[in-house]
Amino acid sequence: MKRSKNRKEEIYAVSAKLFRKRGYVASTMRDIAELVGIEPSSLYSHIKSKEEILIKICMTCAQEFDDGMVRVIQSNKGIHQKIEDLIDLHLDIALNKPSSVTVFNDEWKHLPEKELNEFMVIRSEYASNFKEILMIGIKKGEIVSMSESTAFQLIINSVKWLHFYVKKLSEAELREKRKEIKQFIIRGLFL
Amino acid sequence: MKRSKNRKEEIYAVSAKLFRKRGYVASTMRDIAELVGIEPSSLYSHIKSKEEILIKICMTCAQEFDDGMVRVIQSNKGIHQKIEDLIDLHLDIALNKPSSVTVFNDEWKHLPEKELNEFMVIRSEYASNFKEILMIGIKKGEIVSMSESTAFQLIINSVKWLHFYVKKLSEAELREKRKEIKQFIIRGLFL
DNA sequence: CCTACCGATCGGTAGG
DNA sequence: CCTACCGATCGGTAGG
Repeated sequence: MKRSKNRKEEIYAVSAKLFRKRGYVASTMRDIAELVGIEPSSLYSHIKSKEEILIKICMTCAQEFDDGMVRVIQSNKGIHQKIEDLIDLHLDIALNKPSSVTVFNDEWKHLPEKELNEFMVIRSEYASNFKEILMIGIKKGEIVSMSESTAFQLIINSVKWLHFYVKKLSEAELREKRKEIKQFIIRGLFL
Repeated sequence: MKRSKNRKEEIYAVSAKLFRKRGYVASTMRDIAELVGIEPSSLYSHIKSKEEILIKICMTCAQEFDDGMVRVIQSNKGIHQKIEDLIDLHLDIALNKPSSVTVFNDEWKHLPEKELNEFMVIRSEYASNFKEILMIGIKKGEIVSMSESTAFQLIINSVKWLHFYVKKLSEAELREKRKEIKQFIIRGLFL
């Protein structure tokens, strides 16, 4: 049972890396099996289907973003600090699970219909919450006057690339880049 | 001959849209044929292979970026204006060919080995040219002190999402968002 | 541009 | 977790 659970986790981890590198569709169960070190059919003792792996990766990531958003909303901090916390949330998740985040960002469109619909609902609710915070900042005059939809896209895309450098850079270099990203967003957004 | 050339262009256009929507690997020759309105095997009267379509889309896009970069480098403008021109270059290409740009951004990893190597060389040369301009601005003190590699990523990722809104927004709304993106980058980057 | 077709590979199952 | 296997689908070809 414990052995089996470890195997399952191993399959998810190996798959996330493979999906990141080759994409979900081009990654085969045979590839995954080889990386895990078992026969392809043996994968099905631990998981139900290839789709289940993608679902698990995407939904786990979505949950982490959602949990972080709840924490930010429930905090009694000001708009500026809330935005900084959200930037840190994205950066933390991306640097802790670079492969999962890439799959979450780029492969979610291959989710089966039911889970795809759920995923898109979660995403759009997350975006609404984020934009709500931005809108307050804009109305208050703390943030540059612009569409909150644009501000949202600018923030999330400014943090959407650092995870590709996890393997290439040292801890110190990553910390430095984090700082530069945050300063760039704050400078561009706040008055 | 002219009919055939139009067909070829039609195949490329239809494929770019399909690749954008479903991804390259999940798009089949049968899907493309159906969208064009011919039998799958008939595609091969106009193109050599599925890979050829991807190569054409990616390399055409790469060429457009490269041409734009040459124009900017050869201009006698200051650093600030060169950066603005490069932002406009990215935005122009993205808004004129939203499907191709998405394929160029997300599907290039599926290029066959030879073209993949060529593509990565072109990309890294483009990045070097871009970072060279940024470095001069940083040294001169016109740009906030930061790694030029970070500055490069921040700029290209700030403009990497507008093309997803081409179908949803009006011309006027797109122009407004362009302005907001440019102001955000300039504010975040320049002193 | 079509009809007819093929070898390769895919995700997954049966049975142990 | 393995051996053996299968139906479906893929990119592509032959020949007209």
